[in-house]
Amino acid sequence: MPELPEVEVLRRTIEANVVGDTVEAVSVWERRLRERVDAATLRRRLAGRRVLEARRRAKYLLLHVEAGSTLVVHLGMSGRLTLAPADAAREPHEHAALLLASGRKLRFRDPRRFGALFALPTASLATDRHFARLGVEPLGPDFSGDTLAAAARRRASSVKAMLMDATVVVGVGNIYASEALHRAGIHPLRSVSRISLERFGRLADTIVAVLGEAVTQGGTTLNDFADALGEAGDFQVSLAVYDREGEPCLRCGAGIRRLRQLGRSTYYCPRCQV
DNA sequence: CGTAGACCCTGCGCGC
DNA sequence: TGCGCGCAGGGTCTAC
Repeated sequence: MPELPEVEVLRRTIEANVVGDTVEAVSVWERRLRERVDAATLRRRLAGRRVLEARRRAKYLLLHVEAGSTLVVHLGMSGRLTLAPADAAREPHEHAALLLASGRKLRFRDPRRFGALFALPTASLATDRHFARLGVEPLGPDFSGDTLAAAARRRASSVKAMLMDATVVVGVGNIYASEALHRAGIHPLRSVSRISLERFGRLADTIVAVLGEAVTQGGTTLNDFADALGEAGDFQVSLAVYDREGEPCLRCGAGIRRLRQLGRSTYYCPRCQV
């Protein structure tokens, strides 16, 4: 479900609605997520502590709490993190919840269980194995065409595969990779060794623009994405190619095509992407 | 080393 | 209507 924009939208609603509240208790009903949930560590690091800030790294949501601990949430493909009254009945696939002093709970639901939920010392975030090898934040100050060009020198893959490689640039998933390449007019199968520095510059600018617009529009809700208050996003109506196989390209009218890369669908316009 | 593919899991929409 | 198939926003591990 979530790529960078969706996690960022979630982060903002968590920041506005949860920061300042205190975690009273942690409930865990299903430990079998992408990694086994360690309920004892979650309780030890979170219970009784106030939430200080909500941050994001790549597609991970980070809730810093008092006394130097951080809750890490990853939504995988189908995860949701939403607020509800503390006494609300457990929903299907609600695997865990944080009980808050305000009388609400922050519930974690994830039907496919590709998500992750763990807590660790805030000071060890940078060296933790989940984060140590992550690449550049595309909406941060260090991202540019040079980032992509430098990575391209070390590899011989297609440009779409490189955009989705989190050791190069984080947060760009299957939807936004297709969208950015379409807007930049670059064919998804093009080898990164045959893209000029100028073209990488335009591609980087396009990635920043697409992700930024998606954040502004509340993210993309294809099926089930929602922010912490349950609000759906609006960017799906702005998608130019994703999930539009056979429909006309909004720029040139040619039929949008789909192909398979790395086991994922890629959507592109065969006429205006070269 | 870099890369492509398999795999984890549940639910949904489609064609028959 | 019911059933089987393919597909789904991610990340990690393995075999080359």
